[in-house]
Amino acid sequence: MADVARLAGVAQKTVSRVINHEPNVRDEVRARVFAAVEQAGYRPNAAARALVTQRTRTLGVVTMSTTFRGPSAILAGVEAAAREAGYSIVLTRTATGEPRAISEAMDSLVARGVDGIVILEPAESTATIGHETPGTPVLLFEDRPGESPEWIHVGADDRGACREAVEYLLGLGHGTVHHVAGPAGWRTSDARAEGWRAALEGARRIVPPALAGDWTAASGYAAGLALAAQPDVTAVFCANDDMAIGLIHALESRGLSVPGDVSVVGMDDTDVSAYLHTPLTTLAQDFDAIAREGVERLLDEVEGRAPESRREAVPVELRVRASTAPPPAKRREAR
Amino acid sequence: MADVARLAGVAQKTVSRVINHEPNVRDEVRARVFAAVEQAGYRPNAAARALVTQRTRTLGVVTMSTTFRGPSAILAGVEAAAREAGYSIVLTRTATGEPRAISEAMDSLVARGVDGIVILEPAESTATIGHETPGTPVLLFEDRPGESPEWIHVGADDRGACREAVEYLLGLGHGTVHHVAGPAGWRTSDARAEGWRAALEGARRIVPPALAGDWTAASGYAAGLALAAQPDVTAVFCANDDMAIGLIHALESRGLSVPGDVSVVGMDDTDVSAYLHTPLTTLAQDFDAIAREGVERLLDEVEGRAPESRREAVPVELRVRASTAPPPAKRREAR
DNA sequence: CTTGCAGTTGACAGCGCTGTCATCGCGGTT
DNA sequence: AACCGCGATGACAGCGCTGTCAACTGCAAG
Repeated sequence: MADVARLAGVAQKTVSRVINHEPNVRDEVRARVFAAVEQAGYRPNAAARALVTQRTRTLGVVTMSTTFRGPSAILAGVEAAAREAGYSIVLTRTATGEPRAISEAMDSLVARGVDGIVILEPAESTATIGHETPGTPVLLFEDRPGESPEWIHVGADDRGACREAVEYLLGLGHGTVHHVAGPAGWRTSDARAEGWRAALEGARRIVPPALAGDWTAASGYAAGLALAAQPDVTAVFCANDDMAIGLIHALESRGLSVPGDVSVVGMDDTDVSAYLHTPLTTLAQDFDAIAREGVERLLDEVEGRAPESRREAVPVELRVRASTAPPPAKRREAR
Repeated sequence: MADVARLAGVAQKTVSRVINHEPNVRDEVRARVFAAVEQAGYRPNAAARALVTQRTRTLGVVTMSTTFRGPSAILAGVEAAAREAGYSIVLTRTATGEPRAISEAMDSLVARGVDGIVILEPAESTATIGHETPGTPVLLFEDRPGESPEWIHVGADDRGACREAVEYLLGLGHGTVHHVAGPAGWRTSDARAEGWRAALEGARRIVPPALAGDWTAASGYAAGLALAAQPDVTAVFCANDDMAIGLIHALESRGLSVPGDVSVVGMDDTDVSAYLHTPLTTLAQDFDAIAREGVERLLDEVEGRAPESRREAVPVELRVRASTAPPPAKRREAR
């Protein structure tokens, strides 16, 4: 920067002013500085700027997986929203969802000097992390305000949406609905399971035990094998589409038809969900809107603006496709 | 840090030594410093360190999408490998793959002071970007050494693998194989299309025009509709699984069966590929190995080590499942 | 008892930038 | 004519850390 100043025949401070688009610089000087910047191939040093301003214009993201539909879609939205606001993203994955791992990740982000932290896929534990990040606001993508009032919570109404999906199945005439849940302990899994349970209890139906998956098609397949063996199962709600795909495959491999014998509803509307052999009925949420809303609120906090707590519910839409139908008069026996 | 020094009754420099695990500090002093660090709740300031060392221990990643199987799997591997080596990841997405957008992203990463740059999903244009990043090594995930000798290239042998897949289809007895490619101009699309073409030409078969998709199931569906109308089509190789899924759906919706009438091979082995109604024959590559290999080589460069140019080919495996079979005596007409 | 040397510690400068405050013109007021 | 106010500019300090080099220990060797 000193070089540029010399080249332009101005003080270093003036170069700084021009670079940062501060007012009160004559146009002629501004032009001269820009020319010098160009000539010297000057690029401002972010570290030095961060050192003095105590701001890095960087957001830290903590996630556990980048491959599943939900987190990867939200990540994309977060990145876009951040970039538009002039922020960069520092990405940290934690192999496990343990509070310790998350705490460590947050610590390393704070050390990195991020201005805010975003936690995708909150595990149950996030509420209990109770991790202090003095001066660094935290955004959690979950629909329940939870027990950490300091943190910002944004998310679709998983619980309500799932309840609706199950009620739709009940409305079709199914006696009850089984559930393949995500990993126990995760907020998302729990919220979805709660919605399912609420619908069942609201309609005074039997609440069968939920099967626990891990979001993968393989775990859905395993659950499907178990469910195929129970002759009374006619409707299953899966906590995501991948598991629903695995489940359907298991059902079909046991000679059952979907939706002939068993109706299946998934969640998240994967890119391929509409193009399966049996297009999947699923719950679609606008991940991009959720991400943007969250980042906006986080940046309000970061930049000391009044955080408009509009907290408009982000809508979830039930997309009815071919995997659901009224229950059969008599369900086939599994092979 | 000054506070910690005062608390421990040592010089600031000694605290610095302890923090950085430098030798030549008495154990007793070291313990005292650690205690003071704990007591003061001290966290080193990365910006200040970066300012003086000129190193940020940060890698910049440029990508276009985080949702498709390939890039998201590689991203995960890159993050893991980087974290294990003590590096953080700064993520930048570019909406388009234009050279300009990529150049800009790289510029912003350089300004951010990253020690190295990783480009996922290289577009054709990356070779032509010709972007100078003096002092910042660049890693490209592509199998062809390309025209930019300065940059590190790591990738599975897409071309060879695709050739094998097509030869497998030919070996089944198919007269020729059609191809649904990725977006034109991308390295990955091109390499895969080249492999397909090479196999066909090697066997002296007719090379039908390739259909261009955009990696999504929807584009595969569109291609499938077109292919269903051509009665001579009995085998299709898709540049990824999502498009293959869309394609199969289109074929089936036109009354054709897979693999009865048409055999389909995909690529990338998505989480759900083995669990589809017709489990998909596909090409699986070890993304994690590719990512680790790449990061290792990049860090060799970053840290000034001799970059062991072992360049072991990362293997690609053909997973034969139910979507491929010998061609029918007479292919059905599409509805 | 001196000398040398390795191991240990500290003083100080400076990385590249921005915030603060002083300074300098210039035109408009009294 | 003296004054004021404001826009434009610059001098300088200092953000929190590490690299350099000097200084100071104790102990073994001469």
